[in-house]
Amino acid sequence: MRWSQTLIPTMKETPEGAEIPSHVLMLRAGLVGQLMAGAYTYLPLGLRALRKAEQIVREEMDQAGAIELLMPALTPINLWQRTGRVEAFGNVLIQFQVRRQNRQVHLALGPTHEEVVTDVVARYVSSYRQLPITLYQIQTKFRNEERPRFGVLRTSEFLMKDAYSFDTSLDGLNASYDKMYHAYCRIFDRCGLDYLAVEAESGPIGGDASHEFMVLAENGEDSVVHCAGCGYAANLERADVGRRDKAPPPSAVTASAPALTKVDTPKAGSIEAVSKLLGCRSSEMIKTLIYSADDKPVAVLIRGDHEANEGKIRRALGAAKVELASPETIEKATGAPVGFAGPVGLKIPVWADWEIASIAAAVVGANAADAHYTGAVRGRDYEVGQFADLRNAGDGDPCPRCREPLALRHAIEVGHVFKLGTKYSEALSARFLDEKEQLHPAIMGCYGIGVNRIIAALIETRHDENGILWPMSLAPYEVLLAPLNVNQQDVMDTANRLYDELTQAGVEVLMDDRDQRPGVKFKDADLIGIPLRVVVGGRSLKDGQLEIKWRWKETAENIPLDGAAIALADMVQSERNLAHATTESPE
RNA sequence: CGGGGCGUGGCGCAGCCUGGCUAGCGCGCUUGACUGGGGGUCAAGAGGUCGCAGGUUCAAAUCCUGUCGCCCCGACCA
Repeated sequence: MRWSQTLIPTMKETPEGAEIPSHVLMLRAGLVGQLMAGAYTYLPLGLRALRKAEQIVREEMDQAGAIELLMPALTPINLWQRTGRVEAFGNVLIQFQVRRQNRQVHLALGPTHEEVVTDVVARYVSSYRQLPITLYQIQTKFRNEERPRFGVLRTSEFLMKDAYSFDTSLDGLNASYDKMYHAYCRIFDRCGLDYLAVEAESGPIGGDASHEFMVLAENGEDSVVHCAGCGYAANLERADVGRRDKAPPPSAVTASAPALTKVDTPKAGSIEAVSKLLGCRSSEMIKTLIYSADDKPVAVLIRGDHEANEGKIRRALGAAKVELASPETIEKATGAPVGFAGPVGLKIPVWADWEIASIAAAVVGANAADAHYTGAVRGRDYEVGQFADLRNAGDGDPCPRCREPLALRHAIEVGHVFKLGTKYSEALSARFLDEKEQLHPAIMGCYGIGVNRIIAALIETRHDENGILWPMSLAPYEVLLAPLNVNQQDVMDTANRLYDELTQAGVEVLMDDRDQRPGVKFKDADLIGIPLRVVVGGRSLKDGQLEIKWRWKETAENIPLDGAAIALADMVQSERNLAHATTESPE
């Protein structure tokens, strides 16, 4: 492609509103343009990168035995009603009504396709002989994000690869899951992403096992903990920080324990306010959170500097639904307004995080407005019904496997695999007949990749002050051919010849044939980040030389003009192979 | 949904507090000349409902009210 004939609107300045590197660079390099919050046009250069990512995903899915189909984005609302997900998605589901002749038709744009694919299987699969099967598609998904942000990382419309496996047994599901897991490793390897497969919450979608594929990046929305010692990695919400010995800790009463003292803490209802007022550390305080677990109030004690984890609390209590209690419930349970709850004298069940056990004397709410206790000692002033791991992991917490300190990192979620079970196959009657003529719901797994996020995460992690550093596998073009002076006949003859020869050799070439000063071309070349830059300039041309430079190298080198096309094609080819080589030994 | 910020030629910004003549600057764009290896020089140009609506005023980009849009933080997020 010749630059002058396509549309690559590079920008010298950072557009207002773009902050994170991927967003800034995608706009400046002319990869995308914004239409509105959360919706972007993929301009020619950006589209090429996106298509490459898509193709890698497709190849590895096919390689793993998954079968591609394409389902409609437009779906009937009743499909979502049957699985209860109209409520589960709430405002995220984009739904609307259209008139068709004399009736209203209620539709929704698919935010994901468990329902639709299960319906497909329900219609066409009826025998164990047709299973297992994994179906996938690469398609635009629609979610009404409350707050789209970070450029292309969180948008209300995005390209997703979603795959769904259908098995006849749990062993089968596990095998399908493993195949997808390893395909994901190959995909992200080929894309040149540094990723971590972390243990994750499976979320409201249900199921019992789940991994997220995370790319560590400062601007990532997600938090993961990572152990440098043993490689353990987990979603912050999932990471286990419980004690290994589950015996109840001994009482904290000692002879030297201070007396329980009630102090006035007017208007100080938060940990921060109280610690400031009383001059104590937040780790010496206990947060008493009143939860409503299946509509029954429960007190949960968490160390002041820790964060409660609702998923863990729900599991520990064995409750179906857990949410922070309403102010009325809290007042009824504690006799005090929100912010002054404490375990002393509480009549409702009291659960505590393990870390509470090692606080000798704590500052706690007094269950009275504007008052706290200091010197609250467990076993003397209050009792804990049961201990459990109820909090989020934090920076420096011991690794659950090797006890080395965990590091808290931000990350971008690029993929998610999870085991679904039979939730959808039961709701939508995707059943098969086994060899004994018994009817069973298919056992499902589902596997998603945010294709746009592959691009954004790559740029987020591979750029320098001048622009993007594409790996060969995702680069919109493999070679940037830059004749420095388009008005010089010998330069243009050489460039045109090289362009034809390289293109013929199957190399993807972008030729910067604009009548621009060399400086402009070099700056734009760095900005759009094509891996191999080939400069045709009067200076080296005189010596029968071409200047070539890899985007990620400091310096350029010269190669002889004779046979240059073949040499360049070879270089490109070996760089392509390099990207493939890593796929041979997935993590 | 809570908190904060910003809307002025295609892009980035100044002007607004303290209302006043023809709304400026840089980049980009057009034409011409020179130039030609890291965002060039000179000259001449085109391009603006100052987000929108209402109000105050002799007079509004500037003050007031409302509204729309965009960005950031938080909550939410299969």
